[in-house]
Amino acid sequence: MPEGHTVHRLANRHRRMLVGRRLAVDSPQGRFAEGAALVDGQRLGGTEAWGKHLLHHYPDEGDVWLHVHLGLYGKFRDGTGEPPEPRGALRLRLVADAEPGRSSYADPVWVELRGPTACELMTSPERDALLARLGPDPLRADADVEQVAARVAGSRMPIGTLLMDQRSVAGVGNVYRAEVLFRHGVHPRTPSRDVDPVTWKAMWDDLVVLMRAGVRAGRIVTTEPDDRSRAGRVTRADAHYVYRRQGFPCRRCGARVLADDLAARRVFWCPVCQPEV
DNA sequence: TCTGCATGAAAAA
DNA sequence: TTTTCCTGCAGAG
Repeated sequence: MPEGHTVHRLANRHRRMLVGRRLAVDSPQGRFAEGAALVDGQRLGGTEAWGKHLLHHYPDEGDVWLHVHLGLYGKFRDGTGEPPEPRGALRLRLVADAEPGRSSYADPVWVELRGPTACELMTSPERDALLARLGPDPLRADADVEQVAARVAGSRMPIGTLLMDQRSVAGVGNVYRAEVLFRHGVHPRTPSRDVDPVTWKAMWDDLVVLMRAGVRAGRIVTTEPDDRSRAGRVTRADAHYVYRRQGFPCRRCGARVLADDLAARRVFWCPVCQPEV
């Protein structure tokens, strides 16, 4: 599920697997052939995530960044040992040779990318410009909390739209949006500036907690144990309060969960727990 | 096995 | 506002 937590998890994973190693880079599908040839054979210097954007840094020859945005369909796959034969539309493949001295991932490692919205090379100024367009990311320690709060306080945009607007908050997608609004009793159509600043602060802090948990678990779980139908492992059906639960009873009050389109995206809420103001 | 929908966002119209 | 990227899953049958 590519919301911000997925991308941060990938940045961490790629860091452990690949950083410091010289990579064979190619594009079996051909759509990234030119870019792949440019960084092929270079050492990967670092990885970074901001919101839903993933960056790989190749600092040695020309200071180049690989920028990946998964979009709706994009998917990474990786493994150790000999890389599998390319199958289907494989946009990007990274392969590092075995390194016997290494403490982790000493075997050959490979990473595959298919179906991304963006897979391109950037210069450092282009990378800076990209990040400058994005709002603070709850998953980044350097997130400017005041900047988002000011934006919320000054905007007439529905809070449900602002939460998904990557210029305002980076990394929140449709699931975290619906769930954080539910958890704080806020209707998605509430004008942002009408959201109590104290409530907004609590929502932001909650996003930090929920998304960090998402990075650790590799999935989005937003329900509290008391609100789940069964104890023990969290099933798919128990993981959310309102996201994709339209027509089902609210876990807190039993009212039917509603769904509607908001700025061309499906949004879900409980009409009782999240009254329209 | 088939069908429709989905975590996103940019470009086209 | 619609189309595109073109994958994976759940639900229907």
